[in-house]
Order: sequence, then structure tokens, then C-alpha cells
Amino acid sequence: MMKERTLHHDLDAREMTRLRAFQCIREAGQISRTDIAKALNSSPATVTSACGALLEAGLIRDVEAERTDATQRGRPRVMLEVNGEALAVAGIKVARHAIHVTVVDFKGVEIGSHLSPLAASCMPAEALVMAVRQALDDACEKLGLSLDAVAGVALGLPGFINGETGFMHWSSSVRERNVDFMPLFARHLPCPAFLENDANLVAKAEQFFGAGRGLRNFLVVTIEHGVGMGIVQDGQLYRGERGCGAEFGHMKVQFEGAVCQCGQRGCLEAYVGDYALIRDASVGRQGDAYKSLTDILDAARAGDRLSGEVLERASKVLGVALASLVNLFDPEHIVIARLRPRFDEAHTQAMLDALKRNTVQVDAPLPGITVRNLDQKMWARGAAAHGIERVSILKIRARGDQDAA
Amino acid sequence: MMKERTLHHDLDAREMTRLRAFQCIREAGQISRTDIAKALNSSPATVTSACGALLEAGLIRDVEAERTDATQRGRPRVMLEVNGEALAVAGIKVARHAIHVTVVDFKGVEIGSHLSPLAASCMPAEALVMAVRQALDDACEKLGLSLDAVAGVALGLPGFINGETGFMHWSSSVRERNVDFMPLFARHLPCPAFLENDANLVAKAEQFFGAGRGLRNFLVVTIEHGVGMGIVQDGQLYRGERGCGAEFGHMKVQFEGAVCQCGQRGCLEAYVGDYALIRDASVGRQGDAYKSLTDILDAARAGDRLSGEVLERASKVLGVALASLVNLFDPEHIVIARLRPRFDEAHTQAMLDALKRNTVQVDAPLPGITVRNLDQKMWARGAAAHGIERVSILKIRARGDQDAA
DNA sequence: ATTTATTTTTTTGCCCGCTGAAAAAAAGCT
DNA sequence: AGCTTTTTTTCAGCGGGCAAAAAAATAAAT
Repeated sequence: MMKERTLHHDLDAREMTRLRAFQCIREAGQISRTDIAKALNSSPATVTSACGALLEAGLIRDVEAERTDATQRGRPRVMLEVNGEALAVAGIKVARHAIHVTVVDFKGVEIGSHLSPLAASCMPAEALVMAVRQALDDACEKLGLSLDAVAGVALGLPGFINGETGFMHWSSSVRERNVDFMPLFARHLPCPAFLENDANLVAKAEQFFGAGRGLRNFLVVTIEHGVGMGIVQDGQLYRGERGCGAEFGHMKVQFEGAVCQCGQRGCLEAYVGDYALIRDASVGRQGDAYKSLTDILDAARAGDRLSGEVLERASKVLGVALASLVNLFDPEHIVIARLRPRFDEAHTQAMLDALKRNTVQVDAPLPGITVRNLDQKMWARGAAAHGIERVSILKIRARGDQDAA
Repeated sequence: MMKERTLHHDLDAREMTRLRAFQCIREAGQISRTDIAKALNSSPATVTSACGALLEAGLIRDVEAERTDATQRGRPRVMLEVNGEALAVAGIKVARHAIHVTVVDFKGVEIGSHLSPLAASCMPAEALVMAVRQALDDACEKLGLSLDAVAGVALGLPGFINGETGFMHWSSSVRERNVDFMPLFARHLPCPAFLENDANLVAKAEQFFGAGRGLRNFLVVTIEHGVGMGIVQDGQLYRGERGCGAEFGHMKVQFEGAVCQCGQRGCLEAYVGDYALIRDASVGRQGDAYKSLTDILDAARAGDRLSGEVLERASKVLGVALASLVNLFDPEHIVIARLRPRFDEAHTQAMLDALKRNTVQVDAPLPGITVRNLDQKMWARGAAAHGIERVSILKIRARGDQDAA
């Protein structure tokens, strides 16, 4: 059996129809069968049968008919929605000093969260997996939940992760390189496990809950210590050939430019990543270097020239790099998510200006831009979203097996 | 009817199977039914019926059984191939000073070519279409071919062309902006017409005849006056949301860098495009500026310092930009095609070194790289390839209609 | 209250492509 | 000639999707 490129492999035609119907329902929140038929471009009969299977499986349910104000004649439509109580899914993100766990219901509504401190920011794979398992157990206990009630766990790691194969090429949180992480992880869990690159998780979060709803072709850029990106094309994460593309942070913005933490020169990250700003703004302040971005922002607001210039320059460089992305990908939308300190409006504006000025002009509207603050919970939420998606595929496939039996 | 994203719309399941079989045969050159079944992952019965339809339509034919040396028992396999004589297709490329026409048979074998000089490098759309039609007529006459024998014409234009809709946002060859070019073009032709961005055509040529055969995920970069790119993902041209992405030439490689012909700063084109090299190498030679890249190459070989440095720098910048591409797209393969003057091995090597040094390291093999000289005929050949693809879709759909009748 | 109109949903029967199995075809080998 | 091997074709059956019809549920009209 050859290795398939999509995650929808081994779903037959009928299961694909069910999955599409399910995803349509999830995306819409609430939707009637007729509208699903329109959205899927298929017949009502097909939708009825697909939804019948989903209802029987308990994955969706019909919702109490809301009294519509618009006085409608005819048989009232029955709205369908994802049955939140059907399943619980855990999303886990490994950060530098903590493991974030969030447990959501099948609709993506948060049941609860938990944060486990992490002793070391980099440890052996085996130890990390144990720590993750412990964090999950703690979270379940805190929420009064049995681990058996969790239908799937999705884990997000920084670094070069092939989400399709579950192979970890490199991660800043793991001592070893080239670990076949997925089996290791799955061995310590009583339920299906999924692995994904952390920037891709933010993309998933946007697709499920944010600016990416209903879009099929968008980019999500994350800016924190480093710079990451998730690419959604045709509604699916684009992973590249080896499963580790989308390294926007290491796109070169300056020939023979500043040194990046990856050892190369001119990477975007070396101009707009947190560590780069701290480095640049601290020049000439030996012994009194800034500790965090917040310090720099405060200094700039207090009138410090260098800090202001560093921030302005970073904004412009980021805008130019984003313009390159637009020129290359021509996406429908871009989400720019920056962690922690809320930037001044002026910086955002400088970034957007640079973006606009450096985009190839086509007399067609620019892609939509969303600038948002990225909070720590987004990753775990994205992991949960990813988990929901993967588990729903499993559940729909499982139904098929039962039918056959 | 909503606008579909793929070119395979309105092909039903059976037609899709036929198309896939046809494409498999075209890609393989010669292949037996059993091997097609393996390649398409479907049953021999299905392949027989699909090929039956294709045979009946005359699109393919079975080839005289080649005596295999390996003494094989059993019923000898019947090899199928595209029936070259089935149809003729014309590929046309509008260049700055000429219109290239190439007519190929359905297998892509060149029947003949023609080159019509073009008075002006930029003219009104209407006039350009007339000139193209004239060039096509001339080519047919020269080849002793009736225009009726041409089943389709594919036209390549430089600029921002939406190949899907046939809309021209901007082209250096056309006076007006935002012309709905396709209908205009089709009105002057007795056969189906197709339009495409010229860099995408080179990608098509590589996919059909070159390094892209059998690959589903590769990039083709063209370097001439400007720099272009074609993106093939999952076997299809990636066009972006507005149909005019892949502007590699306007990816920014230097913050506030050299001025590009597009008016912006720091574009790759402004460092490696022909005009940029001529500009840079001619500094300080007022009245004695270089006229062409060849001059610069000659000067460098003769020991001119500046020319050598300009070439070396361009090679390095290109390598770095390509590394950014790899980091973003993680493709299976990259084809780098440079027009006209064959560069010295040293420059190619400098480019590849820079590419390698600036690629994010993953302990996984780098994408394959093909460096080739791009000759003028590639565009027209690519246009022809594009035409073949589009015409085969039309023909397969047409069969369906006949069946229905 | 009953009927009519309207809209959504379900049921039913049919069509059609794909498939597996078996048959047929076309060789080579003995 | 008979057996083996491999490819190709035939054929019956399965199963998904769809159009049409039926059913259901309501508003408006009489």
C-alpha cells in the first residue's frame, strides 16, 4: 500500500460524504439539511442519509427548533449541530517552561485547562512524553474527568515536526534529533494520539475558531521568540514534501544580514523575533540589557530613541517580509498573531504600510489581514481543534467498520 | 452555478477516470493496462473500460508489441500510448520582439515552429490578438497545415495573468490593464483558446517533458529580463487566490534595497534580472555601458573585476532567495532555468552553495535541483503542453456528451 | 375548522461506475 | 497438443448518489 498524501486516506466514498457533512455542520455551528446540501453541492437525499449515520453515531444532534422571527411558511427546518457531549478531546502544547493542557468537548468548547510547570526546557524524548502524560493526568484529575473519557490527544511541539508521519526531525524541547515520536507518545496513552508542529496548531485554531473560518486558503504567522507559519491550502494544512516547510522565520530578508539563532544570516527571525529586538535595543547598555519585549516597549514609550527605532524597523521588516509572502502565495487572508505585549497602534500601522507598499499591485483587492494578540492558550486550543478533526475522521471510519460487521 | 476552483470541474466520475487513465498514459509514454491499474490504484476492469472509451475516441492507440528480450510467458501485455496523430495543438508565446508559434501533435512531438517578428513590444490588446492570429496563420501555412486541423491554441503572456479565468490584470506586452482577454482571444480563433502566465508555461513544459515528469510538487524558476516562477502542487499549477501569485521576482531580498522595475525596493529581480546585472556592471562606464549579459560574462572572463563581482553577487543572492523558497515550500524538486548566456560553472556552484548554506537543516535530503538553460522555445513548448492538457479534458468531456446523445 | 400553499425532510426506485471473479485470450514451455 | 502463465475482457452484483414522489410540518386563506 503506497503512502497517501492526505489524512483522508482509506475513507471510502460514503465515509467521505459523511465527513464532509460533519465538517460542514461543525463549521456552520448550526445548519439545516437543505443548507448542507447546498454547501456540499449534493442532493438532499444524500445529506439525509449521511446525517442519519452521524446522528446514529451520536456525533451530531438536532437542536430544538428556534422560533424564527421571519415568519416562514412550510415545514420548519431542523437545525443540526455537533453533539458536544459526544466526546472530549485534549490539546497539549509544550512550551519552554510549562505544559499547557486544555480539554474541550466535541464542539470545541473548553471544559477546562491546566498548566504544569516544566523543570527543564529541553529534555530527552522519553522524559518529555512522561511529563506530558503526567500533565494530562493532572488536568483530568483537576477537572474530575476520567482519562477514559478522552477520545484523543493532540500534542503540539516547536520545531520541525512532520504532522503526517509523526516524525520529529528536531525540536527545541527535545534533546535528541530525528525521533519517531508518534509511536513513543502513543505507547503512553490509552487513546489515539496526534502530533503537530506548533505553528500549524495556531493555523488550526484560526481555521476552527478564528479568522480562518470558512476560508480555504490562508496563512497564519506567529511571532514570539521565533517566527512561525502555518499554511492552509484548500482547507488543509500544507506540509511540503518532507513535512517541515513553512519556515517563514528563516526566510531571508537581508543578504548577509544579522545572525539568526539557527546560525544562518539574514533570517526574518533575526530581525523581528523577541530575542532579536532585545539584542538590538540593548546595544550600548552593557550590564543593563533589556530582559523582555515589554521593557523595550516601555522604554520606547518613555522616549528612548534606540528602542523606538528598533521597534519601528522590526515592524517595517515584518511588513516587507509579509509582502513577499503575499507575492508568493497570493492567499485569501493572513493572520498575524503576536505573543504577549500589545504593540502600539503606530507599529502595527507601520507594518501594514510596508506590507501594502511592497505588494505587487494587481488592481485586485489585497488579501484580508487580521492582526491579533496571540495568547498562550491559542496553541493548546489549536491542538484541541486538530484533535477534534482527527478524532472525527476516526469515528466516521469506525462507523463504517460497524456497518460491515 | 458557483465558480469552481479546479479545471476538472464538470467532469463526472467516469470522465475523471478516463482523464486519469489518459494522463497516466501520457506521462508514461507507453504503458500496459495492468500497469495503469496499479498506478491509478483501481481494478483492471475499470482500466479496460476507460481505455476502451479513449481508444474509441482515438485519443490513444495500442502500439505494436515490442519484443521484450526477457523471455516472458503469458499473454503479452499490450502497450498503450497517446495517439499523436489524433490532434494538433498550437502553443504560442508572446515575447518582447517576436511571437513564437509551435505546433505539436497530441503526444507533444513538434510538428513545426514559426517565429513572427513583432513591431512593438507593447500594443493594444486587440492589435496583439490580431498579430497572434496572423502568426498562427503564417505558421500553419508554412507547415502546410489547415487551421481547422488545430484542436486548440494556448497562449502565454508575461505579466499577471489568471490562467483559470483568462483575465489579464497586467502584461508588459499589452497597453491596457485589466482586460478580459480570453473572450477577445477566442473570438479571433475557430478553436478552443487557452491563456496562461508565461512562467507557468515553463512549469508545464517541465512537467510534461522535463525534470517535473512524475513529480507532484515542484517549483520552476525562470530567470531572464525578470524573474518568474511556476508552482506545481499535487500535480496542478498553483495560482493563488487572485490567480496571480508566485511572483518570486518580487520577493524582497534586501530591506530598502535596490530599485526594481516594478518601482519597489529590494526585489530579487533587481539583483539577478538581466537588466539589474547590466545596470550594476555598467557603473562608472558612462557612454560605454554593457548591452547584454553576454558582454558582462565576456568581460568577467577577460578579468574585469566589477563584472566578476556583479555576477558572483547575483549568484549568491539568487542562491539565498532559493533557500527561502525551500524553507517556505519544502518542494520535491526545483528547476532553475536561465535564459541565453550559459553561465560559468563557478557561478552555478556559488549559487548552489548559497542555497545549501541557507536552507534550514532537517537531516532530510534537500529537494532535487535541476539547473538548465532555458531556450526561447521552452515557452512555446510549455504553451503547447498546456494546450494538450486542456484539449484532452475537452475531448474526454465531449465523449461523455456523445454517449448521452 | 378546513383547505391550500409552501418548505423541509424522508423514502423509494433507478442509474451508473467500480469491482471481484471468472472467463477468455494469447502467448511460452514441455 | 496440453499445461502454465500473464494479460485482458466479460459479467453480475454492490453501493453511492440522485430525481421524483411522498410525507411532514407549518402559515395563510377561505
